[in-house]
Amino acid sequence: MTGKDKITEEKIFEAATEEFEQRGMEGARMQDIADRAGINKALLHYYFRTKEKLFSAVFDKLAQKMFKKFAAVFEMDMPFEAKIQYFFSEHISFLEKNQSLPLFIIREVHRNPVLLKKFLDNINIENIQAEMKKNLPGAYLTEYQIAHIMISIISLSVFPVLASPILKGILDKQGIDFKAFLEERKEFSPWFVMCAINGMPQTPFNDKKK
Amino acid sequence: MTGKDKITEEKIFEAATEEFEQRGMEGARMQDIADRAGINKALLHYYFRTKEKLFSAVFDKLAQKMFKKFAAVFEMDMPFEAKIQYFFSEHISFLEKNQSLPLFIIREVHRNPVLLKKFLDNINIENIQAEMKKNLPGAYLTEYQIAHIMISIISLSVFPVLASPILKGILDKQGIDFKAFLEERKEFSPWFVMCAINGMPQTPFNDKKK
DNA sequence: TATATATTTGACCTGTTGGTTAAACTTTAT
DNA sequence: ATAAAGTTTAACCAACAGGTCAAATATATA
Repeated sequence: MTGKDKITEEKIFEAATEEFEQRGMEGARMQDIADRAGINKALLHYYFRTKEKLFSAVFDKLAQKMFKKFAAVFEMDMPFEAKIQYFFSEHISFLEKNQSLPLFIIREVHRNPVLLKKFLDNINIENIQAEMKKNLPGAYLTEYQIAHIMISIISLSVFPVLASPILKGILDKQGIDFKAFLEERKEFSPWFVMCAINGMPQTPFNDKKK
Repeated sequence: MTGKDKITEEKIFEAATEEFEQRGMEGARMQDIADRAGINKALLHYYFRTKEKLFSAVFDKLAQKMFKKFAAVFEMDMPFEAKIQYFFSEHISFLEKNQSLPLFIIREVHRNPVLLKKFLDNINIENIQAEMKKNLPGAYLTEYQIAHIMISIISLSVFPVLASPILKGILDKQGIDFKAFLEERKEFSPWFVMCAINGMPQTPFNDKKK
């Protein structure tokens, strides 16, 4: 029966996603995935022949989930500042709900660089970059500078979640709640970025390499 | 003989450091560590009884290595802007030479949160924070804002290396060399931060939570 | 109902990995 | 020289993890 089939396969896929996302390919256990899905290990292998194949399916889905967020926001029709604000607000909310996703992606690509190619095609940088260039207020910017700004934006948004196991500990020492901190970050980050960019026409950063 | 003893132990420790740093606790293989050190697996267990113990020793050393860099720079006697410049220059150089160190720390703390406590004592935040507050030009800043600024600085410096497996791929598409990019980053980041901070007296970021 | 097909399971197999052990070999001290 | 201590090795062990298989169960179809 195809109906029951679908349900089982979905249960497995969900369970595998949780397990892999949290423990990574090397930490994940097929038995644990079976347990989470409430089934037997042999059945797991019946649906996804090998751990590698199951992982691959999960990785594809999660990689797409991660990078879909980036492009979507930047292709919207808004003034630049609003776009930046919207990006941080959306993206940090997204990361709040997927706290181990960034670490998962980076860890797995580090382990097996072949995975990189899988989604490098999916992400259209030229597009985002062009959009960015068009929208940026003020000065003329080199490709390098745009790259730096974009990576800075992503750094500011992703890093706190990536390093959350450590950050939580540090913030705790200062009596700051991590969740509240992330909430504030949605306002702080765009402001930080806009201030920096507005200071740009003075071009204190010289692009020597180009 | 204590001399030979030391040499073997050091060889093992070095080999283990490389292996663990690159592959993590779960990915590392005792046999591979023995191979790297040019010895036999039994000898490995003779010096460090278990994988856990060996890992623990390596983790301690690497965690210290990572966090020593932070404090050192910020305790120097310099004008604030110079300090920021010096920090990025020093820190990015350091990360260039230890590209898998940040991922190692984060990955392992994520896997086993108990490791966090190990070095959370070693890192004196109050001190750095006080130093920061004293040095910051212009406006009055809340604890929250200082925390945000500090974490932003760290994000800008660490993230590009943390995500380097992915960044390399993206930059490659644009014909940008990663090494050159990091070199530029030493100038870009402090400029970015200073621009942002100088825009602060306008306080467009309101600290609601406090 | 009976038969073919798809689904699920318990038991088993095999390779890998961390870890042990007893014996051999070095080095040091008497 | 030789006994004691430290060092190194080859061979082995047990646990675990991924993966298989034949039998059992459920489901659909004639």
